[in-house]
Amino acid sequence: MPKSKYENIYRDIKQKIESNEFAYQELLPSEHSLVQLYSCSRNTVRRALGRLVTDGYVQTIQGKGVRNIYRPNEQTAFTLGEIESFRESALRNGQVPATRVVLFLELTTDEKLSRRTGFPAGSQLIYLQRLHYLDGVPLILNHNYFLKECVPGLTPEIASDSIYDYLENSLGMTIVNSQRIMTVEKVTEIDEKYMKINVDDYNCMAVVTSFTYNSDGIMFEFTQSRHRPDYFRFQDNAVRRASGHAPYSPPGSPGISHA
Amino acid sequence: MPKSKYENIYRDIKQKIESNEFAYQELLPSEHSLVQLYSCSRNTVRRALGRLVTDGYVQTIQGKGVRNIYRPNEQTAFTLGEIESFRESALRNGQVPATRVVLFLELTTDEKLSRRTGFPAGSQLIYLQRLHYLDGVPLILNHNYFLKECVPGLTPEIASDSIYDYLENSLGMTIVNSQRIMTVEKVTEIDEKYMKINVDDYNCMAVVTSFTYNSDGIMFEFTQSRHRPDYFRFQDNAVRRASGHAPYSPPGSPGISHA
DNA sequence: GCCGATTTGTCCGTATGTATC
DNA sequence: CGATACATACGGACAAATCGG
Repeated sequence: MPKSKYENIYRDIKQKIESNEFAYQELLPSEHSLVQLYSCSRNTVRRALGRLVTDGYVQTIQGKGVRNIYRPNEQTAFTLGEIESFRESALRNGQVPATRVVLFLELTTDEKLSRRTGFPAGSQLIYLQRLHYLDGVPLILNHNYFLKECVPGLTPEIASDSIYDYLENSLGMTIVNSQRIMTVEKVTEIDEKYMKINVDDYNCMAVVTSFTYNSDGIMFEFTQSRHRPDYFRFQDNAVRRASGHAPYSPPGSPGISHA
Repeated sequence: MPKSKYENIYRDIKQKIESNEFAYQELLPSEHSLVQLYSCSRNTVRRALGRLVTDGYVQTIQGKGVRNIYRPNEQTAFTLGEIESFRESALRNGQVPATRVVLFLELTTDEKLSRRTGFPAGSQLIYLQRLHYLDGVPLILNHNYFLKECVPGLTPEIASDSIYDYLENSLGMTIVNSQRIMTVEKVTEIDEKYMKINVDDYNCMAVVTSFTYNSDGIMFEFTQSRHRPDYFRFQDNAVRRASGHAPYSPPGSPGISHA
């Protein structure tokens, strides 16, 4: 599968940056040069560069050029750049991911659950609790609510493997986007039980709440992921839009930090 | 200042969506119609729509159209859509933001600080501690480290107002991007002292660590923002890229949640 | 199932504006 | 000032997905 042209260029430049083909702070070849290198139009090069900007790999400065600001992991305590999943992180570090389904049941949305999840009251759901391990240590407890009509044939066996692979590859669903909210909440008894949290140590969890949509525009999933705080990390790159009350949040976000 | 054409279109459509000119789940006018409506090229319309996609306002589905998936605040417990800063949130709710500078000093980067911040050892810094209030309640304690040569003339008075306004409007600096990492950490004595945290209630803080760059490619700021956990919220919209090992992290991120 | 109309996705070439040096 | 580089905008072409007849 040859992918699209701009995506190939994006990957190629990204790979070159990661393999230190350009020094930190160095300017990349100009767009004009890249057009010749890849035998494509300037638009196509610019799409690729745009992705690298949002990934935090490069900066573009009008009149100057495109600067490499990628730091490899060894040089900082943190993994900068694009969002990295625990799974990717696990594989990179040679760790072993695993999933255990601790609850699997059907239920009907009542008023209270409807307000919390956004599903209409009365809709049929599949409710799962799943525990995710890394190297045998339980790190994340997921509360997944799926719209039943969207996930026919879902079983605990599938859920212990990969639900998304099943939805995309077996059911042919197209997942489009996911709205996520990160908060910090008190440890619950369920957290304590499954993740063996010592409340004297940490009495909070990092919680990611997400609403996920498919290509029919249906919000088919509501999930609350409860992460052990000592292993939780979320990365982001914010690009400053050329002034104006843009959706930019100053560092230390949310933005009051510099207000 | 008339802004760019695509940005005006972006704002206009966004405003129409927010004012319920399109029903939830409804398809927007086709790109062709928008071209005629705004008297512009299709590229320009598509740039505006692209921003709305990353904001989580709409989905685009090839062969079908562009669907409105924006939910106004009243209908969900959460504020969905683009990242909203505490300041914006404060103003929207009629709250009063304020900042107090509790520490302002110069220091030289030693080896330990260099490893933590990424500043070269020996560089001169301005170190600030600033407390941010909302309606008189201290919510965020910021530890700001600025490269001294990049912020000449910075005073505690300026820092209690807005450092970014000073850098951009008085010093003419152009801020380009900021790499951020969110974690959860134990409450420190300083947190307890300034934010009056009751450790029996919460013994953790939400921490946002950020590295901010200007248009010279210089990382001029390192900041650690420590947020009261009960007020912390961070929002995000993740777009699924058409298969391939994309920088997409399934909901409940980091991505192991569905692995 | 096929076909054609509609709609979004990708790509191209060109022109002009603006910032840097 | 001129040369270079990125930013914006236009118009056109074809591919790919969706939907209705």
